[in-house]
Amino acid sequence: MARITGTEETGRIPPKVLLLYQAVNQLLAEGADPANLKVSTITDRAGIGKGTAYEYFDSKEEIVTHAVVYQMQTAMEQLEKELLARKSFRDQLNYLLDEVSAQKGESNCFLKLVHLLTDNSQFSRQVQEILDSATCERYRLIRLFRKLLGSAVERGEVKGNLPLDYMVFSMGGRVLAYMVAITGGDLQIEIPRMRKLVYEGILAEFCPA
Amino acid sequence: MARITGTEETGRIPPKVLLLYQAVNQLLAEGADPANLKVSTITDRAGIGKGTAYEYFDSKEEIVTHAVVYQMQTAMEQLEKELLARKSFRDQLNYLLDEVSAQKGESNCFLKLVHLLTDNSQFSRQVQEILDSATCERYRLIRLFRKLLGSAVERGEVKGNLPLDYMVFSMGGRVLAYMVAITGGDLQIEIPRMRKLVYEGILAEFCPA
Amino acid sequence: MARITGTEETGRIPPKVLLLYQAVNQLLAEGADPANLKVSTITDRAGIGKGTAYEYFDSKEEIVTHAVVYQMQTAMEQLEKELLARKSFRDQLNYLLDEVSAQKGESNCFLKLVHLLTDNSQFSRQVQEILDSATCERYRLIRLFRKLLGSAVERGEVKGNLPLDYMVFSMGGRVLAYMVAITGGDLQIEIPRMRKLVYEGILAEFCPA
Amino acid sequence: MARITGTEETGRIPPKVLLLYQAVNQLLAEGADPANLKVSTITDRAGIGKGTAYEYFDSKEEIVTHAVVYQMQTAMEQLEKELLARKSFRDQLNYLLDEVSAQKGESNCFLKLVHLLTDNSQFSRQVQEILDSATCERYRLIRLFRKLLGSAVERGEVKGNLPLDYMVFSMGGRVLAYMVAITGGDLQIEIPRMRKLVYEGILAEFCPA
DNA sequence: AATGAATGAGTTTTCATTCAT
DNA sequence: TATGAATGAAAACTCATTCAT
Repeated sequence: MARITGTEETGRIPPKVLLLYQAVNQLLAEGADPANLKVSTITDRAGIGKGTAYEYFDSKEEIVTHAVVYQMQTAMEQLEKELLARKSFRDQLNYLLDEVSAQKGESNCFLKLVHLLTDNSQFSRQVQEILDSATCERYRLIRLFRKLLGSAVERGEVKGNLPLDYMVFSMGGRVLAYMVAITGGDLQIEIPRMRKLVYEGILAEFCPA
Repeated sequence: MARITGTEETGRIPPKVLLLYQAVNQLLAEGADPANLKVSTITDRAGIGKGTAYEYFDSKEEIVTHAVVYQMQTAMEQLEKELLARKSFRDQLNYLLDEVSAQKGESNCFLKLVHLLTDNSQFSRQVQEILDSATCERYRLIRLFRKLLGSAVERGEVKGNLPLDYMVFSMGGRVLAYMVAITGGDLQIEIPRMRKLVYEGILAEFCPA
Repeated sequence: MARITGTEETGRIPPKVLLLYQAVNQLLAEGADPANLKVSTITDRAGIGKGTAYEYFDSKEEIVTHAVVYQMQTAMEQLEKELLARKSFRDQLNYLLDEVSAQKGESNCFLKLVHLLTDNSQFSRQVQEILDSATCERYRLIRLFRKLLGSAVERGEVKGNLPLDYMVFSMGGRVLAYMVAITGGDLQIEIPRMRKLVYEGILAEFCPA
Repeated sequence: MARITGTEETGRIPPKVLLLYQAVNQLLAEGADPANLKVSTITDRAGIGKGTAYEYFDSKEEIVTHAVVYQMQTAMEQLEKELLARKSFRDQLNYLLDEVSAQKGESNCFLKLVHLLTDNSQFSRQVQEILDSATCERYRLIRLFRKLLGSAVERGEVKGNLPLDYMVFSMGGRVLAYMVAITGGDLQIEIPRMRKLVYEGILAEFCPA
């Protein structure tokens, strides 16, 4: 039975594999360490036999990395869809900040991507390898931001005096900081105020009066 | 013999323990996964006997988490010393951006901290626990930024109209974005220009003319 | 459906079973270890479904042992037919030596039999058990040699002063040594010369002038 | 702790490894299939921990193949010593036939070697590989026979008209046939008579009056 | 009758930890 | 105090066998 490569379309994943992916991502969301997950824990959670996992994957590592990739692909697809559905840059930015507050950490593709891009551990490198060979590659989020900001410039919503790539990372960094602030932080101002300041800070930088 | 708690002063660490810490951090910098490190790998690299590690620590986990904490403490101390030695906010910001470019990822306490604060894996939670019981706790970097920005406001270098905590995270987020940009890349503008824009962006936000 | 017992006439074997036998013997000839053959490897090679094998056999062991028995039966039948078709002892001996050179090791029933008779491993014992319950039993080759040498004595081609059984094993041993010599080698004389010496050595012992 | 290569001198083998070798060879002598031996069976028999086996070997296969090699080396050393201690060819031949009757099959290096040289299974090929990289290589027995017969020719005990290699294999083949006869055989003459005929047959061929 | 995805019992293998030296 | 050989509990992985289709 066809071995899993990670390049499968999201809709074409065998049901048992989907169960495995969901099990892994549940367990990770519950705070498990990717490298300490046991195959039996995963298959028990997935409700399938241990051997079945090995019908689709060659090793435990493969199961976990592919599950993480799947999660990121799915989250990115969702995020992309939602953002592109919004027509103004302000709406898009609002949606982004709302999402970030809603997800708070786990199963947040934005966060996962930052982890990935700033981590040189074996695990992260393996995830990146799979991402690079799939539709949803490593830089998909960066390209999405580029696209959003590019369109905003075209529409005149955002001034074009700053380089696109600078804006991509400036916006990304501020959103990430907001996420860290409300997630892990020892924050001394209220979250709604923080949110407002982040929103306005980005607009002020990109759309000066 | 004295078990290691992680609250030892940096100067009072037994030599074999220091060797263990260095070995772990070397291996992590080389891309090893914290959860997959073997005790024998660590002690081999440290050049000491496997049994010796257990004279100071109760388990492998302890060795690795304490080594990571040590590394973060050391890096924080260094960073703190250097930043406080600089008298103007602009100098401090310049130093920070230089450091970030120099270290590019591994053994970068800034990066490690972001990981930590945005990761709910077991390993990260254990590191945080030790941090919380030691001098250099989890929020030391945040407090350092607060201190720097607070002083800058007092000196009149930075305008006081933005809340301190917003500035802390805005600056942190932008610096992090710069780090991600130059590390994990796909960047379409040159790094020096990016650096200049980040530097000016922060100043423009905090010290408007 | 009719379970396979190993006592079927060679012509009455179901086609899928024949495919299994051929697959096993191919794989063994290619150097596979009988105890390490996987059912899936066998059925893949045979081009049939894995479940199908269990329509005819109760276990993997059965498949392999019966396949080996089948191979030996077939080879023995062929050898017997050819040898009995030759009317003089010299012709028979020549045929034997030619066969031995032609087959060189694998799928050589002579060699397999020696293995079997000198091996007390579980696998060999199981093959012997089936052989003993079938037409072509364990000692068929020995009895064939006895028959050939007996007739040769009757015809006066071979002197009767040596006991039949001694001649059977002397001839068998020399032929086997020739096979080992040309197969596993390190031989310092040329094969045709070796062949000539073996041939003449046997004749000289059995038919002294 | 030094990994085992199979090239160790017989006297320099670590005690736990020796226990493993003895356990394997006992089990094989009792009729176990090399490929079906379990690590736990071996270590239980050896009276050591399962993990200990993996301190010296990388896999189960390695344990078994090295044990077989060790057994062959030891047996060959013993055989070589005994044969070379005998001064006349007749004494040597007598010793050889006595040994063969005494050992009857298992732990008989002569038999094992024939198996090896006539078997192209993976297992045998692996044993040969190790043999080839050690002192006691694959052809050691053949070279010993060459040496014995060469000296006998020099001493005038054996006529020099037959090529040495032919004599080596003729003698080997006859001894093997004797072994098969008394081991596996359906023999119709008494063993002592068979022995006498084999002995005289060899002498008659090599030392004609 | 034929199939092959699913299974889990049974193995192999790993490696943190101990403890005699 | 330092060591590293020995250990076995725990984990990964295999693959013969079943059974729904």
